[in-house]
Amino acid sequence: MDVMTVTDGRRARGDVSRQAVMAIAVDLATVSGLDGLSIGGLASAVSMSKGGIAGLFGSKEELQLAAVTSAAEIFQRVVIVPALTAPAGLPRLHALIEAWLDYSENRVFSGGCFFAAATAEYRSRPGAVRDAVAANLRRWHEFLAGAITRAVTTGDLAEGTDPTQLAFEISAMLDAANDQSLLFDSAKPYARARTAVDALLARQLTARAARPT
Amino acid sequence: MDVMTVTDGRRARGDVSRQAVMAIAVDLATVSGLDGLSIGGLASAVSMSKGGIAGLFGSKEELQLAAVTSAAEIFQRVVIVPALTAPAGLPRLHALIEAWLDYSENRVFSGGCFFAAATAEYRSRPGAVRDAVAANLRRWHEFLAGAITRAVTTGDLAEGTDPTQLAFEISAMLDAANDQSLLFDSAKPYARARTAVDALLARQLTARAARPT
DNA sequence: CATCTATCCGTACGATCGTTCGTATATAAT
DNA sequence: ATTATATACGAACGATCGTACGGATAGATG
Repeated sequence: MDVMTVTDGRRARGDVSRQAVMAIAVDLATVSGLDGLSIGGLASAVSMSKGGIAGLFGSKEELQLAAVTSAAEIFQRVVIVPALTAPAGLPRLHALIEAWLDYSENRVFSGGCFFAAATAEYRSRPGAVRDAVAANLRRWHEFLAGAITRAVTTGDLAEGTDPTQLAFEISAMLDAANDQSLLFDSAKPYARARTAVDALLARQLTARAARPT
Repeated sequence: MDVMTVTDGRRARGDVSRQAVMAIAVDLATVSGLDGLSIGGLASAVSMSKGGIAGLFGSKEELQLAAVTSAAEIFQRVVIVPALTAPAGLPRLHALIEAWLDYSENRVFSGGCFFAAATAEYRSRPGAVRDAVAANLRRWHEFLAGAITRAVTTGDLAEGTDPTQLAFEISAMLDAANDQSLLFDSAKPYARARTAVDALLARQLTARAARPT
């Protein structure tokens, strides 16, 4: 079933190509921007013809949207999935934050977090790309807030905790670390973000949760 | 003295033109980016010829650098100077934060904070523009940390306060508010940032400073 | 007066942009 | 075997990019 693409050699070949192109395109986009990402430049970067790439994606906007989707998949694989191995509650919240910081610091993308770059580029411009970026960002914020809510129900964080507010504050620290580490070419912002997040969480800790690690 | 431009009608005319162009260019750059800012587009936006603008600034990079300088002047006038009317210490720190949030929320630039946009665009690309943006950002962070240090010496904030760390945390909240309010077209992030900053400062408040508003 | 300089305009250049088209090739479907 | 579909290529298109040049005008300088 799936999409019935079980055995179509043509589409299979195309999917391999699209994936290969995307691996380069997504990384390039974090440096030169999704708009600065040109079909011609991308073509020479992957040793293909301009027309080949144009036909593979249809239009530049579809290429950009494909890049957003591809980045979301990578984010899911590198940040979300690994963090889910930690037990629900504070440990998982911690794992999520640490996975994000590693994702940024290890330069999974040359230009740091893909969505931080894409957000800054499209937040003031209407269009399908902006909508796609915003939807992914919102999903991330909601996931983070969900992890916080879970940490409250497990009794790790205090009852009065506002998940949305705390999620805002944590992601603010993560984004700031990403921003400044790139701009100043320094690892210190990550240390500052970790310090800040620890303080934020310490403020909401239950007596029970304050004991272990 | 100054630059000896006291009475040169030619340069005076040029300065007026440059200033008029910059008023549009800086705002445009916060939306389309400093790189997306084209000489041709800027020319038609200010009803001038392409060659006129090119000659007025020399090259595109010099135009971008002029935009950074112009934005820094506006930032100084809109954020720094007004905040300096407040008495040194916690009141001035509060005024500084509030001035920044107003500067962002009132859309002094259509695309929000100029330096937030420019930072995201150039943080991964070497060059003179990146250096200029980084220098201004660093100056802002140091100024903010200086205001915090002052609030410690006045006895408003606790002795143990780390000015650099607190400045990192505060500016993270400001940037996050700017980012999200633009992306989600909402004023809520500003409220969240104010709540977050209040909590950050409350953590460092002296008993003496906790009394007055 | 003449000479130099600083705006501005109009035009043109080469490069690159996104897109379209014709063609070749391989696979699927009938 | 015939027809249809999906990659890929190469070439060409109109548009726009940054830059350069010549000329016109206004002001500064000798």
